Amino acid sequence: MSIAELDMSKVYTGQSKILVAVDCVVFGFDSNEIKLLLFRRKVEPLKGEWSLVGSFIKKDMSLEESAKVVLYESTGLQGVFLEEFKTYSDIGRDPGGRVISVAFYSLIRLDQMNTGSVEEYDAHWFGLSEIPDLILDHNKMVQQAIERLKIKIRRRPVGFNLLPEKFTLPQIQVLYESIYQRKIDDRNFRKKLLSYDILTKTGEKDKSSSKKGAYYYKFNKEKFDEFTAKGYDFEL
Amino acid sequence: MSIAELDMSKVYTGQSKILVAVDCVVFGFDSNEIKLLLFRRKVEPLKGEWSLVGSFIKKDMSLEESAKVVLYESTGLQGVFLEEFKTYSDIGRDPGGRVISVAFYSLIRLDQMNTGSVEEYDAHWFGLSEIPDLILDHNKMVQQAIERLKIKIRRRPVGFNLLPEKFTLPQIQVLYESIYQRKIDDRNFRKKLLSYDILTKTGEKDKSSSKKGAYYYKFNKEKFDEFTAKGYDFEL
DNA sequence: GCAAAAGTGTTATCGCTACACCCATGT
DNA sequence: ACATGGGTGTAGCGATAACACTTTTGC
Repeated sequence: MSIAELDMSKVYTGQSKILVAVDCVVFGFDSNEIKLLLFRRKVEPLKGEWSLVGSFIKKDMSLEESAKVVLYESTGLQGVFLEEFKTYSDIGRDPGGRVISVAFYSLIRLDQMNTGSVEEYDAHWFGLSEIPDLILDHNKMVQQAIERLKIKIRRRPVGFNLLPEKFTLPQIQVLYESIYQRKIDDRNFRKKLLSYDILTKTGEKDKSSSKKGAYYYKFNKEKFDEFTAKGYDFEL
Repeated sequence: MSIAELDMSKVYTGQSKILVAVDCVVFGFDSNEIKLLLFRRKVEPLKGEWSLVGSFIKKDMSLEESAKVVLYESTGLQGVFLEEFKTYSDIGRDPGGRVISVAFYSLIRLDQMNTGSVEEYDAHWFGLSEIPDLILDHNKMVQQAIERLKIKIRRRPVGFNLLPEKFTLPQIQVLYESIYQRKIDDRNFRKKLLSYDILTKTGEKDKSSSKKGAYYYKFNKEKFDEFTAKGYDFEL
């Protein structure tokens, strides 16, 4: 039987349909520390508890598109880094019913956000060591997102999604230290990072955190793509 | 309002429910080559076309449990390596209706399977270079599973799930060569692999592929766990 | 002039790569 | 005795890790 001959409205009848949601672990970096955006849940059950941002999937959107909508509605940002990392589907994970959730993590630039306004919407940025109890299995999602980010940032240049367009070497080092939760030798870090030749030095200096000032650099995507095209692996 | 006061049967009404499926990319290794298990689809639409194994998710099971059932029903095996790698949720990816699929990959020991019987169920093992056109987005799933496997096997000891309990060093080298699709220097490979001290040499030899015979080894999970506990990274 | 952060080089060690021959055995 | 695959060692090179002092400038 060909596809044309089938009545498509009937082929999968009898299968049970399920509620599907997306949840986003949103990371930001405030020049000192990597942080996580959490919200007070607005719907029952568990209204008022701390939670990741999420929503049920839209009927006419893919999971990734739904996640982008969630991000836009909660941060006002578009075109940000977003990657799926795991589904959560245990029976009974949600007391409100059988819901499968697909979890994403996102990396955003805090300098693009009107950070004050976040607080008005019952949201708050938390350092990784001060994350409160979250609803459902959201604490597990957060832990697994952090693990994923550590692995990812070591070999792929996703860290630049957390930094402003222009950043200093001390800034990016603090970012890595904050994610790895350990000190890194500054001479070795700079040497290795610069050796990949994927940063462009600008003439400007950032004097906001020292008298001497640190040069601003930009991430050079073209150079990075060349670099990976040769089959090399980034590693920091 | 507390959870106890809510009528749980109503809290998420109004949200649209969706069909959710699992698909499994099943890898096996036949001492020469890594292979993929494919089936001729048994249901409309696209009945008779080559396809991954899969099914709709069971009402009372998590995705992973559903995938285990799929694997058991198609291979007769239980307790095998199984890992989720990506969801596929494009609108219109399935002409039969709106279906989200969560894709898993699995690694199995061909010596555990009654390999002949597979053919009787309209199934076949394909080498990676001879994969036919598959239904829906299954070719994409396969490609992404292969990429994932390459990355995974380099740093985690998942390859042992593809080998018999006792295996020779030439065997495991062929496995890696088959996944990486390139030759590896035997002296360096053995040196590095043995340096991790995660293999136990048995007294026995496999004489099936040479006059001299190659010693059988076993994977030592305890040693490997010690090794990773110290924070070291496996790399092959 | 001093405090505070930015920036810079060298050395020792380790791991990787490349490479070629002997060994054991079945025929 | 020979063909076949199994098994071994080394030297050169490049990458990493450990380590301390000088520079700039606002105060």
